[in-house]
Amino acid sequence: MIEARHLRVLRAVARGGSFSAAARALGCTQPAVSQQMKALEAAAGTPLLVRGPREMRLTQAGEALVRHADGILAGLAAAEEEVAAIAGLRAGRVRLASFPSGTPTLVPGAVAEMRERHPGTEVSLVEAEPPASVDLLRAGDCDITLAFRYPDLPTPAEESWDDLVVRPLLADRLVGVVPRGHALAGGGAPVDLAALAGERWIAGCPRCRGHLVEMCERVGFTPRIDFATDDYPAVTGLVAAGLGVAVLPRLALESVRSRGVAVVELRPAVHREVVALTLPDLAQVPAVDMMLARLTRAALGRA
Amino acid sequence: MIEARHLRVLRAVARGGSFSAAARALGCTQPAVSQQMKALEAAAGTPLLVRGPREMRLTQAGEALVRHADGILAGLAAAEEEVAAIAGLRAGRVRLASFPSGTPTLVPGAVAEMRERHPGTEVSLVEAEPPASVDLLRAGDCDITLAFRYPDLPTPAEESWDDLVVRPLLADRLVGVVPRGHALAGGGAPVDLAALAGERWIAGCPRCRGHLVEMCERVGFTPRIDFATDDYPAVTGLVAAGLGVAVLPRLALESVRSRGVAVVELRPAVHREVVALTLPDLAQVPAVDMMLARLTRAALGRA
DNA sequence: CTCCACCATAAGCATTACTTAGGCTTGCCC
DNA sequence: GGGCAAGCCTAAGTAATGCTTATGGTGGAG
Repeated sequence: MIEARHLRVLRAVARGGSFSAAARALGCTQPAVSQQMKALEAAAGTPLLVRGPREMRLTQAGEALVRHADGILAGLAAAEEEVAAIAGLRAGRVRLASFPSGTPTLVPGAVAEMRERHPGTEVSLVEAEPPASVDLLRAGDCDITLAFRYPDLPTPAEESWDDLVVRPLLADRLVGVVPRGHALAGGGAPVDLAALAGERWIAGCPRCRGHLVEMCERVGFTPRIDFATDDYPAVTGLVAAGLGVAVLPRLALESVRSRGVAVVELRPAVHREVVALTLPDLAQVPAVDMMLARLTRAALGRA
Repeated sequence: MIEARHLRVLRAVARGGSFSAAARALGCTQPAVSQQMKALEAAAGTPLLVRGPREMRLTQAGEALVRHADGILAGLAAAEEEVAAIAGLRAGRVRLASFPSGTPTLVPGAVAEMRERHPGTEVSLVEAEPPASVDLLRAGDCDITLAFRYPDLPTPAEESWDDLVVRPLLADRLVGVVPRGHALAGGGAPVDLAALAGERWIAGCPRCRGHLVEMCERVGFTPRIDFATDDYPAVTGLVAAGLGVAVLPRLALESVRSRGVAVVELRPAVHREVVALTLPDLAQVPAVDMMLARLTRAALGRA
């Protein structure tokens, strides 16, 4: 089997005209070159060089091999360069999956920073809610998934993240959203969740809805849910119209401006944990690692 | 440094989808593949594979490397094939240099046999007299030189063949050429060279002329040379016209038909040694070696 | 829940590759 | 003409590399 090393040596000999010159060019000793050439000629089954007293000439087979060597080594160099570019963050692609309220808040800053510091890299984004977005990750369709979970809720077995790298980003406090002018809106003091037992409710995504119900039941009531939508502007709009109250994560409210609502702290204080997920192997990929760092930094800014 | 072996392994893994499958395809064990990939990833500086529980996926860097690998390995295979063709006599070129009387006698049969047995090979021919033709060989401008020397003449130092491979082909007897009807022509018995002391002489090439003079002086006379030409038909023509006698090698007479001359054996019997010369390294080249064998065989047919 | 297929690691072994040291040839220069 | 320098080869020792067997851990399928 001919190896790239052999071709490098042969080419150096052909260029330099002597084993010694080749050895100098390759940064090794002359016997090393001599032995490599011997091995290569053995592999070739025919002499590749004619040792003249004054110079070293190629045989026909040697010429053929040198002719191919240039192309082969050029291809190898190109391959190495491409990989080195990815390893050195001069290139590389990161495919991000994010849940809706993370997309306008955490992602833009992180991506901008990434693009600024490593202009060769590319970041693509797809929106998906946690259970599905984690599947994207496992299926190899994305590299980083932004997801969240409620730490006070038991995790179903099929949603375990044990096999993933979990990078915590921030604890996203849940707050109450009530119509402006609501009785509990004014104080600035935390509002007991139980105090909202009699209200009508606007719930969020299925997960959030489940969590809301659980949370309420812990303090002794079952919320009466009139609407459920994962469209946050819709939620605040409904609340502003006086159709009910809601519990939303702070992150969701950051990018949703609604004039007709008031935001109140809740008691007991609960939060959802926002994390970045990736596969263990992908965490070693420089662009992915760097993107995780940028996301962490972006989250820090809003902790 | 990325080696071809690494790419072979990586490609096998990409094709097979698992280390085990790759190992089977490559004819080695699974840990061997595992270790090679580890080394390759270390060289690359970034993961190349994502170990999923069910299948093995490539990272972006891995894809890049596999993409290049096909071209690189194809080039390598082409190079190996070309060299193997030369080594296996399915291709290859032999550049022959021959002296004039060897060209029409030894060369055609040998070349024909070569072409028949190894159709892919090519033989080219250039005509040159011994001192110059050996220089061609040393300068790398031919691969085999047909040459001759007079074993009873001391060899000048600058014409030594000590650094060459000398393959004896045949001993080419020298014979006398006299006009038909000459007094010494009839008998069929060997003619003493001394008996030709009084004749006028037609000499051959400079070397042959020198040898003739030396030979004659050894038996006690200096030949009176009227003409000297390396054109054998001219020599026999001059002899046939009764302008003198000549001494020619048998080989030269084989391809020169002249009706007006008689050929007589000489005493003392002398000959020139016809040899094939090549460089030690070139003798290892299959096509050259085979051509030498064919030349030897062709010479045997006329020994 | 047990078996099977797969991967990782460790340890041992064989091969390979490189080094230093020394000897030979050749061409060159005093 | 006799060193001298440059270049190649071989030998021997050493370091690195690659492959093997053996073993343990893990996820998926019957």
